[in-house]
Amino acid sequence: MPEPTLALLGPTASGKSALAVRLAVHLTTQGRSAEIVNADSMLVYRGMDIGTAKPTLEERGGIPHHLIDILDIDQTATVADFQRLARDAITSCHGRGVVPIVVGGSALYLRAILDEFAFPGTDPAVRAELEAELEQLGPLALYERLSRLDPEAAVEMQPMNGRRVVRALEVIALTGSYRATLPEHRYALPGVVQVGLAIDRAEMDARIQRRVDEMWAKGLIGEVAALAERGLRGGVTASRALGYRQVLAYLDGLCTEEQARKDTAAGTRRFARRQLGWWRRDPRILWVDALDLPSPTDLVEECEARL
RNA sequence: GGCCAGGUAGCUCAGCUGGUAGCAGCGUUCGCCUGAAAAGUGAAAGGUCGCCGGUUCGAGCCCGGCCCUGGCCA
Repeated sequence: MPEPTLALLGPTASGKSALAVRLAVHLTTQGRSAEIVNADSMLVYRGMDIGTAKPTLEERGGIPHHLIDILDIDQTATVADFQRLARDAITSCHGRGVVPIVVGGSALYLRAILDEFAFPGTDPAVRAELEAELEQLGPLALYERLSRLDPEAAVEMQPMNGRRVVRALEVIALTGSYRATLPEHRYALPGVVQVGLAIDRAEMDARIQRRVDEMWAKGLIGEVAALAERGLRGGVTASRALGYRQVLAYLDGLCTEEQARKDTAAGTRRFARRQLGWWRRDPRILWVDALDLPSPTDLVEECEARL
């Protein structure tokens, strides 16, 4: 019997965090302790609380949560680092006889953690050089170079997607070639069960709107203003988080507060739809209705049946 | 009641001297995605051009009437 690893996913505001805690508490009362491993790219940042809907200590219900608040806003999280940290946390749980519940909405992160997913290295100098070129020459010029160096990889990519083209050129500089497609859906470790929270679109949109309104009510503007003082604008990743980017634009006088609010809601809706795209083609996910959740007992039973 | 502006894609609008409606923005749908991923990108579907009639070979664009919206004046 392999050590079980439970993963909980679903679009923003579908109720992942709360369900994760309920499951963990349920397992604990059964004498099988569980801990939560965050797989959300933005919860890692200290100080980003309101806009990320970070679960409060109270909401965490005494369950240990890993990989929350591990970076400052001016640091850059990367998938590769996250993969290592999350796998370490999972291994640690297994070693202590604890069930890890991986929960998060960052689809690439989840795949990197759970699936066979190897990242070629990186080289800050090469990267910086390429990014400077992207800035000066534009994506098409770099794409042209990519076409010469690795025609096969190039045809798989979109010429205007500067970010990907840069990374491809970086990897080619380091290893000589680049594979431009995602790997198969194959778990890297045994005993994984993914549970997805499915939610009606209209309800999802309504919840997103409610969540954005709540963020404003709780003082998102103030949180962003304070973080801006501490260098949020310099945080490559943090400054682009939904809500934060829009409020920064407002604070910089680029739009009205109302516009920032609308943009945040719209951006979040778009994000949620993109999340669904990732999971739609993963046939391994066990979907449950977010509006009619099974009891923890039933859910755990269903998951065990899949092991 | 009079004058003015306007009624074109789900929304906001563009439309050259009348000649098959716009690679428009947003939204929607679908796809891609390997060290920034709450990021980055590609594609598609949407229109009886307010209604009726007229002029014309041909009208979103011209003429007449009507309906609706906003503003100004009484």
